[in-house]
Amino acid sequence: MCAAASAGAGPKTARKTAPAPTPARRTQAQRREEMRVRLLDAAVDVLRVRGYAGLRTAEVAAKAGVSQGALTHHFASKDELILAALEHVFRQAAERGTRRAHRVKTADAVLRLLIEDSQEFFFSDLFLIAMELAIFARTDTPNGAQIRSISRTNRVAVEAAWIAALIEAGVPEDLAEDLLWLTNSIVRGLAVRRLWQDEPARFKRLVLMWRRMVADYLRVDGARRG
Amino acid sequence: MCAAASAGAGPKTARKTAPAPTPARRTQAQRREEMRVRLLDAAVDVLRVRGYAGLRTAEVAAKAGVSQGALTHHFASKDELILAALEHVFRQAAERGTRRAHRVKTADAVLRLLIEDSQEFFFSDLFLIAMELAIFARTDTPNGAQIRSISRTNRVAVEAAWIAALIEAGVPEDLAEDLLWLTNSIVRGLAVRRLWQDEPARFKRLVLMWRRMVADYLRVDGARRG
DNA sequence: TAAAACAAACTGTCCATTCGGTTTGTTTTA
DNA sequence: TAAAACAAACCGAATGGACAGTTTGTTTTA
Repeated sequence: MCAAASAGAGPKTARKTAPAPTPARRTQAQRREEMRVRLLDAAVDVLRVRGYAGLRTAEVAAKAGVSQGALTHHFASKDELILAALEHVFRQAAERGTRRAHRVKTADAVLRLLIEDSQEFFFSDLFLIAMELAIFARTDTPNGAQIRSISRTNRVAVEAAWIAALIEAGVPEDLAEDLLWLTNSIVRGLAVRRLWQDEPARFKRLVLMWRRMVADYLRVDGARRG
Repeated sequence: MCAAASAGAGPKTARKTAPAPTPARRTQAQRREEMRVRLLDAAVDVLRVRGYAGLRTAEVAAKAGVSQGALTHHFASKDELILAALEHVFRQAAERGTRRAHRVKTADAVLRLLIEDSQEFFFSDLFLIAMELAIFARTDTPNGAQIRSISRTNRVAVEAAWIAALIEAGVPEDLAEDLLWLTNSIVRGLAVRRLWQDEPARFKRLVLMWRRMVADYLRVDGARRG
């Protein structure tokens, strides 16, 4: 899954005839990697339910089913853990997002699917976590830049994929990027509003209205361009 | 300035002949109120630069130029202080917002001014503070409801004023609310994006694009309705 | 002179990090 | 190939710093 850590790992020890007596035996590299993933998943989970402010390293360790010592062995500080956890989930999300953008084939579907993808991301817990961290990062000069960079880089990759999809679907190049930004902004704006007022029915209606507006706009714009 | 606290305040003590020997002499109610405002302003200031996570009651007291004892005398707990500070700034902002909405006279100006007001709010530090608190409130069950309620109530009042202004400007009633929500969502969404990427030029262009889209939409809609 | 406003030292709690020790896996050597 | 030596993973109790809230004492005002 994560390439970096398994670099100088398995020097092919397949000279034993018996296929490993105890199935629980793992190499150090395996142990290390599995533990890291367990801890990162646990950290993300705690971020989800407690938020960044409420994250306790002890709870992360407990949720992962290990001691606090194990946690600090792998992540020297709380900051390090959180940065790694952020990278962990954002990479997964970005991969899913770009894959989805590339899969779009018909011009008709692209706008609908873009909006769907946008909704899935901005209405997810991941976006809430990213926002909480970004807002915190605003005042935290040492780690702030890294925190922002992780979410930005991964998200920008997804956006690039969608812009390409829009262009391929026939949207004029100079419009594609702006339309993507506006669409994302609307959905992001609605998702944020949810913090104070959650009205799914209204949100659905507004998103539909936006789709109609874009369709109209593209038609008119197309006519203007001939 | 702040109505609530000055309730049973000044019972007209103007029976002395001499016009007060020391000009620094204030009644207890005055002292109390002035101190409260000083502390609240200081708290808001600290929220601005340090964020909620970084707010230390000691720093608030220092910034207000008083001791920690004075602070706790007026606000028994940190939570109480922050709730009061939030109420304090949001009330001011809401009053300014509604005043502005009521001042609009021409149909042409309403959309432009609405967008301007929206930008001023969502691009302000106040919105950042509100967001940080709202996100925190998500996981803080005791105070969460109050925190959300303060910002929601005040903001909804401003929105109501703008909806009225839109209707008065000739926008169909069933459209006014949706347009307000979409407009606010776009601006809110752009403002949030700023946490990762601040591109004023692009933001300006997109807002303009949105204005054109709305104008088109209203024209088409008007034509449909006859 | 009583009560409220203000000051400043103090205390208890919470929590990230440290540290001595144990277990598990890997390499070397006889 | 077995056992010795080493290294990394893992454990959990202890530590120490930061900070909200309290307590006790002083000044101002009615």
